[in-house]
Amino acid sequence: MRAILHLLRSHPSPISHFNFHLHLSPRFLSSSSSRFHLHQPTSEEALQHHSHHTQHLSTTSHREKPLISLIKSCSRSHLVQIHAHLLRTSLLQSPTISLALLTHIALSPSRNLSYSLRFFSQIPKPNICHYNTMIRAYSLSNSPEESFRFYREMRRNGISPDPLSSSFVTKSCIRMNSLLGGLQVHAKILSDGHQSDSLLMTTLMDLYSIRQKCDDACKVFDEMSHRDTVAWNVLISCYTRNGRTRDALGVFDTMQSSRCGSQPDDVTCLLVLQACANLGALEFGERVHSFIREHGYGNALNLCNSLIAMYSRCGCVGKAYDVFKGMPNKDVVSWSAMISGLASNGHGREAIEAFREMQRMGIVPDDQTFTGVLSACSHSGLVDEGWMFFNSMSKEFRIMPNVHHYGCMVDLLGRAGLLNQAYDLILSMAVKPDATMWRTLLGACRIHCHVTLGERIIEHLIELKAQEAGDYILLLNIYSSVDDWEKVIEVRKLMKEKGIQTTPGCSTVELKGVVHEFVVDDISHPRKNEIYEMLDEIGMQLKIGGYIAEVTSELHNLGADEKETILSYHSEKLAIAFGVLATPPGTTIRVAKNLRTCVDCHNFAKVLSGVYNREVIIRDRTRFHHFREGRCSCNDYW
DNA sequence: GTAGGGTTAG
Repeated sequence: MRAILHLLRSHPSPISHFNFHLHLSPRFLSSSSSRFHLHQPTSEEALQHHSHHTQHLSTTSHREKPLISLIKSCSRSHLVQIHAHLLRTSLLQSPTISLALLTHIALSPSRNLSYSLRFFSQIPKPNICHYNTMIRAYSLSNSPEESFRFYREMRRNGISPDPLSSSFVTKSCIRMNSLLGGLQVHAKILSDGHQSDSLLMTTLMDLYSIRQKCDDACKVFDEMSHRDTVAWNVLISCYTRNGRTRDALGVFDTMQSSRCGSQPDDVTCLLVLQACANLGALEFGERVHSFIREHGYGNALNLCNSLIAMYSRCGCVGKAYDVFKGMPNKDVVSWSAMISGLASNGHGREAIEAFREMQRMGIVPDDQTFTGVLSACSHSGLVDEGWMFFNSMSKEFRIMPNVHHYGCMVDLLGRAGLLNQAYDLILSMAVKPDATMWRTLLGACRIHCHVTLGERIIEHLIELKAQEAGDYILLLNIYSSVDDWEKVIEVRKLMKEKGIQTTPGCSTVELKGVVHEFVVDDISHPRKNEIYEMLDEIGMQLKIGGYIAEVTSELHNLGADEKETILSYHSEKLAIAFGVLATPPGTTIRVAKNLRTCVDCHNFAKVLSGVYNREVIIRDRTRFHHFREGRCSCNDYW
């Protein structure tokens, strides 16, 4: 590679020439870049070349190429040397060379923005590549808003942005969480006529998706002239993120149909598995699993990890374990997924055992592993173990507890009835407790009918301006459980005044890969008549089996009979009745509920599991309720 | 002509 040395010598600086060569020593060049083996020139040699070559500093591409290669491969400190050198020659006139240097300074792993800015200002006539490099560099930085400066400036200087310029500023908008900025960029994209660039439109979709403008994202998708797999994947991610989980599954089918030109890939599977996990759609998840095997993705670590999570969240911890067992290599994500899966399915002891096994295998736990371990303690009521892990995570593993860890502890202490300990723990936190934390404790107050603490927590939530319908519902539950109907009416009035909308409870049950959805008193299902008949029949059978309606679950101060009627059409019960109706005897009924399942539905499912000899699994917002042979497998309601 | 873009595990 003598040619490189020759090249460097051929563009010397009259002043810094010697210094330059001194720093680009052969040792550096052979160690930092094995491609170059230079010999160190003597000062005589250098001077000789200097005088010989200074007169022709032409920037023909065959002479630039090796220098560009050198720029790309050298370290930061040597870039500074090269920069100084270029400043003293006319080489900065060459857009190719200035771009190579700018790219290296602005986008390499050790990028330096203030240096990039300084260098950019020295480029005689920046072109679109220079501008795009700056826009991109800022879009990746901590001040993404700065990229707009260059986006505007290039226009002012008569350079029209290309689709990539817009793509980078769209990324900036995503990082800035700015929908308004995104709308402005979108308008520019249209006026620049770049709407046919599908990659750019995909970025824009993602922006709308993240800002919860699902319809706008879909509109962009619909208007795209060409949709590749990534575009479809972004659509799935958009649906999942914005609560249209069933539509996300629909996309997986559409992609496999002949009318769609794009086939699902590994990322599609990853996204669809998330959707299945959210919906508890086991059969669909199994279909995705088959697809993964058929397409040779079966050993992909990320897909296996997602499968573990999906099976766990569908209440099939056994299948999750099968995937886990079959993995040749397991990382911290695999172990954490398995630990959380065991924990949420009521196998607290096994989860803790898995945690110990993981450490024996030399896998270092991270913060999410501890979330799983602490939730194992919480779901199994292991208070002492919980404290032990909570204390050891910071002492032994140097992991500072985050809101999730505190949340698990509050849940653990709260469920165990140690409400004051839980309250004190929240107050002891270094960071201000968020609404979720208070909500967890409020849930515990509901379990233990603790009125005064419940009221205090509502005050905290009001202070955070974060009260949601669910919080008032919990408070109502607390009042109704102690028969304080005046307070119940008061809270209802308050909710009305504040215009608080309650989220409708919704239960889903999957049948042959199709997800059926029910709300309270639902009459939208095509088989509604059969379902209500079945529910009446079940009601009679369960009464014989010892089921008594738990009337405190209903909040209104009605007569007991009326309460019972309202209770009997809760969405969970409709979903379970449909399950009994539509599946062969003995089939497990799996229900996913978006809110908390009430005590009455819990008892209903428990008795049903015995009378009808059905395994019933209800997954609600906080946990699994697992029933078999008339018993609940984990600690009953709490 | 020059550099360069989108989705993504617990």
